[in-house]
Amino acid sequence: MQEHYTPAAIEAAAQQKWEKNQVFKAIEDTSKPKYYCLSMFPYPSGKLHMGHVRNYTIGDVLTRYHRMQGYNVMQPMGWDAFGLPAENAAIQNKVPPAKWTWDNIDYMRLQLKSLGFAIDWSRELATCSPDYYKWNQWMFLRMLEKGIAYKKTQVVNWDPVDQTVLANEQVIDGRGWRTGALVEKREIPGYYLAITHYADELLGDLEQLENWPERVRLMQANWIGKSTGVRFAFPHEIKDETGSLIDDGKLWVFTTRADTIMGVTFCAVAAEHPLATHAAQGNPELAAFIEECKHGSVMEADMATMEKKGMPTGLFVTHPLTGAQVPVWVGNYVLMSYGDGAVMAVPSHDERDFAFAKKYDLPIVQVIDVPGKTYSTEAWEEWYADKENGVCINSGKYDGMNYAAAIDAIAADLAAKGLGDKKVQWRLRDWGVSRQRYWGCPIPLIHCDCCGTVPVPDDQLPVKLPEDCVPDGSGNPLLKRDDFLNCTCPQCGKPAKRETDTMDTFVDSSWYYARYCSPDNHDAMLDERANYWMSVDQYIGGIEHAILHLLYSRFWNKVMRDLGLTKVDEPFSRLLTQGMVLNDAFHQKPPEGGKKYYWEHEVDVVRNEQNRILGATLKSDGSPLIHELTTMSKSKNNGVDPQALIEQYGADTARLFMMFAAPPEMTLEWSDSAVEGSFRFLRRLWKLAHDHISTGIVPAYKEGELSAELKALRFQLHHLIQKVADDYGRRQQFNTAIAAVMEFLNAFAKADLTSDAGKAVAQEALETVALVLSPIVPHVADALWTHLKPGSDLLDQPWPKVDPAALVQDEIELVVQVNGKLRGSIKVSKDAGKEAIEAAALADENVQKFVTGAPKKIIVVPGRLVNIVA
RNA sequence: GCCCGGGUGGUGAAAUUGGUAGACACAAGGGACUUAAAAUCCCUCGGCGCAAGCUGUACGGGUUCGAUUCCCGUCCCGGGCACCA
Repeated sequence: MQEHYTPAAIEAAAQQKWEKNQVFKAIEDTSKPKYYCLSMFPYPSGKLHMGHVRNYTIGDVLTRYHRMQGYNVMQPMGWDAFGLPAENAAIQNKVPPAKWTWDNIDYMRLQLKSLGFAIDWSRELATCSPDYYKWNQWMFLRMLEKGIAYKKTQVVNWDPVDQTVLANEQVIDGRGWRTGALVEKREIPGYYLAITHYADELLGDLEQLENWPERVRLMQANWIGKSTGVRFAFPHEIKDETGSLIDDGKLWVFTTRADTIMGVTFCAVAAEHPLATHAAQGNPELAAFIEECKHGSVMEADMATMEKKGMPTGLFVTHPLTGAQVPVWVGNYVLMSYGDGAVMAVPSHDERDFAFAKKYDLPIVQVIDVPGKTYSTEAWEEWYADKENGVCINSGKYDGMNYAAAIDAIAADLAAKGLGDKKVQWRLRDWGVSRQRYWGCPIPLIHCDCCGTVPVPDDQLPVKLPEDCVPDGSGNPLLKRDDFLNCTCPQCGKPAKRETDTMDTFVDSSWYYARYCSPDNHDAMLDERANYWMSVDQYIGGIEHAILHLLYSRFWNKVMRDLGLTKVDEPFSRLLTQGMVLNDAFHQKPPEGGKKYYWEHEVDVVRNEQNRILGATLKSDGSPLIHELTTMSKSKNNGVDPQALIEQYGADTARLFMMFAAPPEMTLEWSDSAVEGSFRFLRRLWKLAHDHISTGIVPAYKEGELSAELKALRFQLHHLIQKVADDYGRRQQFNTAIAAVMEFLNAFAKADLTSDAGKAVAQEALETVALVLSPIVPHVADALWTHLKPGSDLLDQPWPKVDPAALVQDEIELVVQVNGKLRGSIKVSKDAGKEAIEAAALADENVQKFVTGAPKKIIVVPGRLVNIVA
């Protein structure tokens, strides 16, 4: 064994051995419990960043730990390979997205391999491969047959200069990222998946996901947003130009506050609502306002923060209970895609309606009273929206009723008139999957002049995406590809055109976890092997996926289940949501639109005493920059590539450092200032092992008399095994496991281990440390093991066993408080009774200084402390 | 704006079920070894105080024998908001 720790050589040797022996290849084996550990697959953006290292190290620690615990483990890897960045790269470098993507995959695969993850690479998949996306298409057709996939109009961001649809990310301050042109909303046809059919189940099954973080379940439940309310209509006599009643003479709205119905003073409809369209005819001012509403962002965040504006239509509808005439306004904050595209407005008890009424001088009528509070129309007060304590006033026959009673009575009255009823409404909307983009999975449809839209027959799948296109930012290049576009209609055989829309990339990632089980099956999407491996026992990924990706995957899995493709109701049994790895990012907004990001080395930064960034300027010309602290990503030029770290210190140090920096779920601001310490720890471990081994290895301690010092060391060692197992398995918190090993090694280094018994304990300790640390630093652990136990392989070893005899303790230490303040500590026999403990505590010299007279009360917390209330 | 997290020394953090605040590290300072440097080892290290002790977990309140932990309010930072992935 060499004296010095040389990570490069050690890591190369271990990785070659693992590769040669195919040790991480997963084979179905019913004799063992299985453990399917999956980390979210990366987008192949070019290089790994520290967020990836964190994610995949967590997965690897859990995989290796469970392998040692006797599980048949599988940890696969693949590539979320379709998406916008490849098109952006194509625009910039004129390289086809396919080539760019495959090159990135090759490089990032090498990087992942250099980190030594226990991955079964034989299962690797890439979503841009026709072998994979064929099954996206196949599933889409099945969903079409079942009515889950359907067509309707969708609202998109339209760049009028580039004549192209923009992603939300490409709209900056309401302008196109390349052209700087004001973005318009445009309605175009698209395909949707009816995730709302599963809303009830998606919500209900959250309850069975008890090994998911509570925050994720909460976010999903809020997103699905089940609310019970009343859907009712304001009747009217408004007719269109053909003389027929618009919407059969009913303006439908939904409300969760039907108890405030007597306070309605106006209604607001979306700009696209038929009543708005009708009113705009012959009212140029209103037409202009509606046109203005149709511009601007489609994003919810923008909708919620923009200035609420409205304009009266001059139309009136009838209040269904009072018969009063209620004016109809167009509101820019009312969305046609939510519910019925119209809302009742009760300015007295809804904050947004209140602000709107004040702005446009509309009447405000109080209809809810909370005893002891005084209502005023001057300023909004939180309690105006109180559901708990209010009762109806100014509401005729409903006066005095509370929230629930009023809603029951009002819903019943509306139902009796045929004008409404209670209704459950969901916030969740169906999933629009059409993208007017090239680098994605083609939607397998054909448009025929005779037969209409015709599905591509199964035996003609996959519809392959041509891989040599180079997008230029002005629309989908497929539209110019006659070889792709032209086809024959499967029904009538006449010339027809292919659909050029591709699928949302969330489709790709909604089922990859299942495909890893049968990646080589060309005849079926999934097979029996999926029934062996599914569900995923442990899923690990960034908290940014808490809602969309995880919800879509849950939905897709349920559809697969209903098609008989899988048996599980939920795809991911246990979920660990990794905190984001943040880094500073600097950008400017150039006049031509968009955002331009700069690398930190291109920037001069001004910091305050707390090291917080106050401002930044560009080195080249001194112009000011906008600073953000945000997740590492290629597009923001703030990703830190682990390569330099690996080259300087080795993969084990990179892995150890990432795990030691913070617990997995916590957001982490990137800093490499403590990397050196992680490296030093491994070097120290190596040196301690070397010193022991150079005096000759011996059998590990089993039994026999030990000195008090060795006994104490063994107590700590076996406590460590328990502690680390608990941290890996139950708590999934690795920084504290590492700290415990460091603590043990500090004690180990101080102990006198020169006796025969000492050498045996040292052997036991070093073997144990190599084992418990191996999930985090597998290469150095493997090498140490080889020297400690020549001829055996660490990967064949089970998790070390705790020796109960080592954990026996006769005396325990208790802390003594007086009035909650620490005043001393006492040592008592481990089975001392309450009286004995109280007496010992009161006998303590320092404690006596603070206790004058008889104590009022003594609290004894077994095994922990005594608190004397004086 | 809405939903979900987070805020503890100079820094990353620990305190697992309401029970010793700051484990384990990084940085810094001091010392040993060395011709010197690197490496290594030892000591100090929240604030105030000579000490006893007092005080301290973003801020303001509350519950409790006891609160970093639970409750209410405020501020700041991050994630998500349906076409970034």
